[in-house]
Amino acid sequence: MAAPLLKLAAVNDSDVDARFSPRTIPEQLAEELGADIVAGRRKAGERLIELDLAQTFGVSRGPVREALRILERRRMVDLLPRRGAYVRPLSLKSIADLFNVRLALSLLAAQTMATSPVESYVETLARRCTELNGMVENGDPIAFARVTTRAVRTIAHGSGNELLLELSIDLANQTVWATIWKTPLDYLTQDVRREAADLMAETLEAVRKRDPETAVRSLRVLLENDRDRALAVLTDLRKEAGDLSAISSG
Amino acid sequence: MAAPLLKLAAVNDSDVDARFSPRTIPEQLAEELGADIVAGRRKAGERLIELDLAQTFGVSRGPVREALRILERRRMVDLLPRRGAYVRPLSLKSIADLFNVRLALSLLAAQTMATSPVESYVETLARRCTELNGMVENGDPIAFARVTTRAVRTIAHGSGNELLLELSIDLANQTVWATIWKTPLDYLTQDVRREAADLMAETLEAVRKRDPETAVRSLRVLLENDRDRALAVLTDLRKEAGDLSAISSG
DNA sequence: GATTTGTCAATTGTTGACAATTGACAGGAG
DNA sequence: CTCCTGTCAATTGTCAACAATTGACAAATC
Repeated sequence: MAAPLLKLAAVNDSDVDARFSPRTIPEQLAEELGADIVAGRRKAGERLIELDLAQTFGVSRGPVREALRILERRRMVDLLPRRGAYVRPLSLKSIADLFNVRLALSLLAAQTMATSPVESYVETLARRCTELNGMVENGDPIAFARVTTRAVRTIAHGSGNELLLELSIDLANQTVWATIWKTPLDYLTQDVRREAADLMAETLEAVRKRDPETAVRSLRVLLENDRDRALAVLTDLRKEAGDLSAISSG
Repeated sequence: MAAPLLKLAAVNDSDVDARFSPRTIPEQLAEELGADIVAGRRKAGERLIELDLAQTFGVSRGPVREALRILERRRMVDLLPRRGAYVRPLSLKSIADLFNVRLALSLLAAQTMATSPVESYVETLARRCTELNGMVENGDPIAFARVTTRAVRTIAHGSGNELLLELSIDLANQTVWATIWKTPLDYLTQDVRREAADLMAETLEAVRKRDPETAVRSLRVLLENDRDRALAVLTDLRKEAGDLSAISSG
């Protein structure tokens, strides 16, 4: 785990956090440490000692401290005053909880957007739908999942609710940290993609017609299906390998 | 604004954050500064300079820094890297957004709780309902609002969704910071209290009968009414006084 | 006159040292 | 043997000094 000083972590994947690249040192540290955690190089429940981390990353304890706060905010570490930082154990249940909260927020977004749609976001969503349709036949699952995530984020944007958007992005990132990274997406078969693309199109149509009920209903089916399938995969994975990165039994 | 060092801010109101009393210095600072902000002693958009704050509170910049992160997390300040901290302007719209997000989360909680209720939380909720009923006739609005908040929090507990609970508490605190503090609750007339108590009882009944649909429907009416009434009051207030603490026009 | 460049004070970012607290362990009392 | 108590190393909390960046203002250039 000997880390080269200031790796500048070129995590430019716009699905992770496109608001700004992680240019401050604490954010880079949080990025690194977070990656270590999801990759399983830091085990669930493990204590993180500030001085060790500082030496490992070649900085002093100040930035490390701030990085730990960032990771606390992202729910990846528990921070107990005077008693240290610990890698937060991620149970299957807490991942399910995460999906459910995101679902509720996304539905609120859809409802709001369909109540008073803003043209530019509707257009963007339409583009995403087109992309999705194009990926039904020949797209790879990863790209499809990415675009789906983007479409949902577009809806969050379209709600015009800043808080909702902020929370959605945070929670989507947490989901990435928690699951998608290195999780097989084989369940996104062509049939499943077809269904998802259709449901997203349905949502779009409902938004255009200012029909919040339908928009919510369509998106709900889409997201509930995705949630259930993703959780099923994770459950299976956990059954196979007792230790799966940071995912504990709980 | 000459603050006595370490005022130990005995904010023991369990509605604010009962998880643990603010015993670390950064949290006390965040408490103080937050109070200053909602009271209008720090104006919206005002820049907060670390050294000034440190001297004002009689500590060094380290704890001030952490306090600012805490307030950033609570959405009370904007933190721009290398460019300082600013009191976040709270527009009426952002307060409305806050209400809507809380509403969505509370409904998810109700749905989940009604799907698989846990006896102890159902009992607690029943107690809250009894309290509310007792306050219809002679209770004061503030106490009534407090108990309502607690009932909703009980539902969040009852969902068994840790993330949901955490977010709910955070956002409820933000609502307190943003609005309730010093906001007249005259709109909680006896009629309104009667209706609210009834709706809460209806929600409780639905939970007992494992009827998520009804639970969600009842709670939705209750919370939407409350939201609309609170926002109306805030709108009026802003009309009267151009500057109302930290609430800007936006 | 408008735009660019250089300088400077103010402020944030970072560091290393010091203080305070914690949890564990050893020793002694019941 | 169990429980309590005092000591101690490990670790977190805090501080004050130093380094780096920013934004503003002035001077120079076109």
